[in-house]
Amino acid sequence: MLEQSSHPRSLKAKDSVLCATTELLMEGGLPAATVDAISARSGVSKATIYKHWPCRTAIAAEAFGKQMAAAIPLPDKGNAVDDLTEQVRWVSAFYAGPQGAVFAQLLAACVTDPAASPYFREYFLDARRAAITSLWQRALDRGEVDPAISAETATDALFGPLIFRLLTGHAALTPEEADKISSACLRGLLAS
Amino acid sequence: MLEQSSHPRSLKAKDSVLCATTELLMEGGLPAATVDAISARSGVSKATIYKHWPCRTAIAAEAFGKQMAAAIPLPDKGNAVDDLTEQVRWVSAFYAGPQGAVFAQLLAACVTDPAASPYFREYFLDARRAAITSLWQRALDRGEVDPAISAETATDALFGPLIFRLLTGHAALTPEEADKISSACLRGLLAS
Amino acid sequence: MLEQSSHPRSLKAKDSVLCATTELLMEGGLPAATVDAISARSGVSKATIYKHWPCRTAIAAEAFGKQMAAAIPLPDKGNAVDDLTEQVRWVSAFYAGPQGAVFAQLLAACVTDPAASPYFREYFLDARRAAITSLWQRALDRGEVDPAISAETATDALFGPLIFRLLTGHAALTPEEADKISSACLRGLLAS
Amino acid sequence: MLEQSSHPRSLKAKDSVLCATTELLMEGGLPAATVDAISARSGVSKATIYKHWPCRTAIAAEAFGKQMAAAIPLPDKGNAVDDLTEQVRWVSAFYAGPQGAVFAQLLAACVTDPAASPYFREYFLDARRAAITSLWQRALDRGEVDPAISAETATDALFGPLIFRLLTGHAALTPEEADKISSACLRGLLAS
DNA sequence: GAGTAACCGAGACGGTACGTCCTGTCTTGGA
DNA sequence: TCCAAGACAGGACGTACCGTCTCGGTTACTC
Repeated sequence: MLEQSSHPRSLKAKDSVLCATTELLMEGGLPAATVDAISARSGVSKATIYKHWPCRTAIAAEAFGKQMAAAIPLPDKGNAVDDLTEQVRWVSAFYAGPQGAVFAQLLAACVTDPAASPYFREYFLDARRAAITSLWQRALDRGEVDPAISAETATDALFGPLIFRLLTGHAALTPEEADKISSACLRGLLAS
Repeated sequence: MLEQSSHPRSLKAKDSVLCATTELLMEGGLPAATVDAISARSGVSKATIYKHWPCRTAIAAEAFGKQMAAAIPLPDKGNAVDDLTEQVRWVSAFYAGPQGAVFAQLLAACVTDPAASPYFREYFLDARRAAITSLWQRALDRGEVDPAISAETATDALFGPLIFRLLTGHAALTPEEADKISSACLRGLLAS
Repeated sequence: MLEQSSHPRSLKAKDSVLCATTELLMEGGLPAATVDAISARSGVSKATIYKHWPCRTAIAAEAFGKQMAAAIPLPDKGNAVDDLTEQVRWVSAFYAGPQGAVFAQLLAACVTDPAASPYFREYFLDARRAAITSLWQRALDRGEVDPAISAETATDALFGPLIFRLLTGHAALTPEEADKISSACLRGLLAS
Repeated sequence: MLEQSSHPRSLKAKDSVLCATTELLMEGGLPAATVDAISARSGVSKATIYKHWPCRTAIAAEAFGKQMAAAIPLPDKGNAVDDLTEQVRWVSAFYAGPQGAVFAQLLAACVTDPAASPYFREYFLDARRAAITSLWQRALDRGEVDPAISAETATDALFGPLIFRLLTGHAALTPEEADKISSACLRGLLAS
């Protein structure tokens, strides 16, 4: 009761909106999450919606990101190679699944809708990046990975290829492909 | 892939459209390349435009792709590391430049507009992929790279991270960053 | 028939549209009353226009009908023959004038555009028919006309020929011709 | 052989066009008789079609008029009242039938398409008017009708009301209604 | 019987209007 | 005071049809 907003209705409205948006995203992807549709399903008026978010992509990013937050677990198999390989496998499976399409749509929409980018980053990328950073730090502590490479760079190296494939659809995101990518990145492309 | 009509007018119309689209893309990015705007500037009617392309994104992909085709040269520095590093540097510079934004918009639009994907692939990705494949083959012949890794996978590994950054904007695409990525991928993420 | 919206803006928009449409009809007839043109001149968006009317012909019918409502007066010369003759003369003069062409275009358009028919009837024909019915009743009361003939039939008999001529243009609509028609209808075609 | 065009192909083309147009009119009314549709079905190119007719309405008028030419017989019941009543009944039945709608569409289209009017008059109205003129002359000879009224005026008086109803749809065109109109016109509207 | 000219099918094209859709702002009246 | 309800301007979409034009092959007259 203490920490809630002075206007509890705001909170209820936000929740309704996010909930309705999630449903719409599940049913028809980002194109279905029209502001009008969100308003109609949530019972929250458009004016109120635009008081809380700058554009519809932002709503979708927050709604989808919050829901996905716990979807991908942090593995701990005892060594960096297995952990990172596992993580790449998880993420690629997520991308390949039905929600991968929504993720791609959101990512794409943020290019057009700059106002939504912070939301996408906050509710989506940051969580993932934090997870990897944690994995990476563990691996660093164990001396398993190259200390000259930042977690940032490692994240890009491991997940960039997956996102590339997801967006262009030039190749499938099967577990085998995911393994090829993670092993290539981990061991390096050069001949030893 | 494109059928050449028996009527030479077709060719003139297509050229006008592509030319106008390129101009519009330069001036205002993908959002400016409205079908109406393309029609108005090219003098080609909308009906005709829609006879040649399935949607506006396809036009933009073809126009932009054709123009970019020769923009990125194939380096030949005598060894794989330098060649691939150079290529990554070129591509990231391109992405970081003004046309990188248009590229990102196109890539994003293809997610929404599946009909445009083939055009984007044909006029954009394939050229790049072919270039890398050629570099990769040269490196393979010299025994400089891991023969267990396909050119496909290598391409994803090297350019996926750049595209990831371009789209999410979570980090700059400076030459230094590009070098970090290429070196990380080339040498591998693991400690040696 | 028209629901008045709780939002007064609706009324303003409708007024603007009808006003702009009337102007366009005067300037270039029905072909000039494009939905785009109406939208541009009235400052009302196409979407809003299509919320109020089913098709452009309906707008034109309402606009033109409302304006014409009071254009033709109800004569009262003391006897049926003079009243009806006068009315036919008025109407034929109206048809022969510049607005007759618009009337014909509207009537014709309603054939193609069934959705517009109710509008044309409500805002155009009904007013005329009511006027004749009133005249006819007066004449009936005075015993001047055949009580076996309904006002409906009389209206058709008196104005049908004018409309026939207006549409096919097979003969002029001069006052003399109007008199010939009204006298023929009134006295009957048969020899006495 | 002597009087045929120097290029018999023209004749075949005209025939094909008229035939195809008639079919289309039967199937979907005037809206279905698109120039493209006529061209496709007849196998005659659009360029050739436009060599023979000024606009599509003209084609439809000629096609439909030729086909309808003999559809309405000239009655001869021995006296004017019966002949004219019968004729009005026939015509109203025709208007009320499926082809009446096409007739109305054609009549309406000629308002918009002035170039088609001569075709409509030649292939449609003239035949009807000639029939009535012949009936009227016979009645005049027998002294059955008012010699001060021209066949022209009589035609307008008798058929104008039917066309008025056909176009506006404000009342049905049942045989009973047709009889009411013809008797009203024939006997006059005034009380005797 | 070959040459030549008119003609024709096929259909691409510019133009114009259509009616739909969605966004983000703004207004109103009720809670 | 705050909000749902939803009207609204703006602007792009993709479609349809018109009447014109261009092309290359065919036909039917001419020599």
